[in-house]
Amino acid sequence: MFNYQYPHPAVTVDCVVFGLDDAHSGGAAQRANRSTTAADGRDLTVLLIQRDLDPYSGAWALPGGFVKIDEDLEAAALRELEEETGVRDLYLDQLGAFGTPDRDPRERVITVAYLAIVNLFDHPVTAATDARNAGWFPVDELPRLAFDHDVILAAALDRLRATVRDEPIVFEFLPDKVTLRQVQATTEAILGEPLDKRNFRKKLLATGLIVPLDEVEMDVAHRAAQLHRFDRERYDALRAEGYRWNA
Amino acid sequence: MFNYQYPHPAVTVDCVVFGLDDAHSGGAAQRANRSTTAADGRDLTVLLIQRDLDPYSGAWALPGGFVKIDEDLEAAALRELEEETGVRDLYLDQLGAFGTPDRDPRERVITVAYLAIVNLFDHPVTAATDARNAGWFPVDELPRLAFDHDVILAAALDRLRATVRDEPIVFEFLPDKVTLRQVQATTEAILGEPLDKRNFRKKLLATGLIVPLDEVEMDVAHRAAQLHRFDRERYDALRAEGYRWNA
DNA sequence: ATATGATAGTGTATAATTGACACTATGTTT
DNA sequence: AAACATAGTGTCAATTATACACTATCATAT
Repeated sequence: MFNYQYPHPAVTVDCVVFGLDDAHSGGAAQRANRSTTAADGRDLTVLLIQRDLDPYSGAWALPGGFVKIDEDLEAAALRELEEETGVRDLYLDQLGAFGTPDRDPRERVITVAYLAIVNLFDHPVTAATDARNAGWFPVDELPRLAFDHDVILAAALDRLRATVRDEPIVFEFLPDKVTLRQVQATTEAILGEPLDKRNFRKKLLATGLIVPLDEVEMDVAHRAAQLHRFDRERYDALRAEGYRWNA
Repeated sequence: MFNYQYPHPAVTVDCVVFGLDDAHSGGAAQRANRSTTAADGRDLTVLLIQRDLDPYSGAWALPGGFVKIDEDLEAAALRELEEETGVRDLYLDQLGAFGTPDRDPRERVITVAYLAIVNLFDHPVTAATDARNAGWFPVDELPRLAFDHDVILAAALDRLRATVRDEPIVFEFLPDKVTLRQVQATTEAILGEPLDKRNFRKKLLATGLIVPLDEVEMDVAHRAAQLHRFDRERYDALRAEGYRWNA
């Protein structure tokens, strides 16, 4: 038992984990018929977990949990993510605190939400998540969510769309070696709108931050595309001097 | 006494209140020699309160306090601001949660920070604040701050500078009737850099959102400038259709 | 071998936006 | 009447954004 002179709210972290997933894959997640996006056959998806406890037992929810009393907020988000999904290396950015008094029927709970991005090419999360009744849902085919998680998710999507325009955040979704088509398709999947191929490539290459490699993609049933690498070191250096990405 | 099965952190709100203040004015705030900015004789300032209790007794801190157990976060921020400074109508935007485990030596305290802007032309806060040992400090002449408030303040300043470029947030600092000079000077004070007069005016007027009135400014020792009004209704309408401010 | 399908890769012309730059006008104060 | 302080105004060059369509290459199917 822990006592306080004044009532204290509980504090949790919740993560909106975005990924680029193909047609299906989420463990128990039953999926509606796919409305193919322009996104290279991959959708912008969110990782959800099916609750097995009340309240909202059976409903889908954002992965998250209570912050330990001596734990940093970001550390709590990373821990919960690893516990619930096995995900490790990922992009993590704080979205904000959500604290409407009645958002949890049990007690006052203030949650700090994080926006996370996982690279599903290098780290297939599916295996780890299948165990725990988790699933990837395309952002335009979401199930009903527990608590106020729909509001948090909407805020995360807004933030992701805003961020993709002024930070090279697309690469968080992709492997180290990428084709320009993948970059474009991913950007389109995030924004939900098509982009002009020639203009997109021109602008991307003009930054000098995406460098061609001596390699082409493999195992494709068509002409193989050149592979490129995003020069993060150089970007970080430029950024420190005031350079701003703009896509 | 309030008991919980698991330990709960305390939750507070803290406000970074920005204003546009002239040379001096803060109650007990002793000010260094002014390095005049380009900002029309007014500086971008932050409202701070001198603590009278430990920890950090005597140090300057952001206004803020504990969130009541059934109180919305934003409501708590507004309440604390009114209690401590008498400020009412203001712009308020959540900055994020700050929760490093040892940021408060007493117990685990997670704070939700807000960025606020007060219009010191219409609501002179000075009177109310003088009573409580508060003061306005120019952002480049800050005293040492309690807790991690320096970090929060730096984040707020970053956010303010980013926001001023893509939302018409300058007008939150200003009276309803403004001169173009005031708008420019305020923008410069926020960004901390000078802007080209003709280009600034051209761009501002080109939006069609700042409309000239049949009035000129008064009591100035030089040619009086035309007064203008920011058309917020029209902006909100355009914004809903995808329009983006850009300064 | 040949045809088909799928994506790679490339350039130009026009419009819109940004940025640099300096003088005259009007009112107040001395 | 002179000095001052700020208002108010336009052009040109450079950059950036946009619209737009065809040939090249590779794998696969016939």
